[in-house]
Amino acid sequence: MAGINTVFEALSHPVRRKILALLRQGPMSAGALAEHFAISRPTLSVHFNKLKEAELVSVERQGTSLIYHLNMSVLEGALAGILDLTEQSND
Amino acid sequence: MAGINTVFEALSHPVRRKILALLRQGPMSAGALAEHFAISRPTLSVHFNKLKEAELVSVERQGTSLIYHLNMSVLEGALAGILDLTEQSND
DNA sequence: AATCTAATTAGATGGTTAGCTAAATAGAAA
DNA sequence: TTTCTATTTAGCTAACCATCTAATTAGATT
Repeated sequence: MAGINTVFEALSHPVRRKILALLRQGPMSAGALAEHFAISRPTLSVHFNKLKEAELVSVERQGTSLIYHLNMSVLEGALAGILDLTEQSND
Repeated sequence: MAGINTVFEALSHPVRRKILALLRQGPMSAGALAEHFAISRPTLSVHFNKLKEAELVSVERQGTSLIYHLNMSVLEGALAGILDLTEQSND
């Protein structure tokens, strides 16, 4: 399991948050995602990797394409992490 | 206003998230906060600064002490930012 | 005004990140 | 099996981040 640190670290870059926002509407290939960015594919690929390490996305091969999927449950974990900071607790 | 990038960047470091968690229970001086960490005060001070830049905290002087306050509304903004990534939208 | 306390800013260093181009891999198609 | 397409990995560089110690600032106390 990936650890909250890795997840927040992954969320800290705007390109990576945009990738997640795009994947929210459904799985997409690396190439299809790349069309939404002005940066090189290798650079984007490194961002994919950080999202994978954080388990915010998963990958599935389809022929020559790699299809990325959003992993909602880990994103919800991050949500809970912030929620923890806003809620008063008694311990 | 601080921008969502600055906020997520500020949230990406575990020390800074712990600072916020401590402030959740009420305002605290820099020194009181420092007792909860094993890192040097100057380093901690840099972390305070990033939280201030993100407007996640505000500061008020009380004699020689600087008292840090959690700014809940900005934290809620971050919450909304992640929520945006989880919710299906039609636009 | 000299000194003490609380905290910051300055300056230096080691490690990490984001970006690039070029090279390599994996699968599909000719 | 050669070639094409999609994507990644490798290798590099410039910029940035976290940390430290030393010096400075701000206010309180004597």
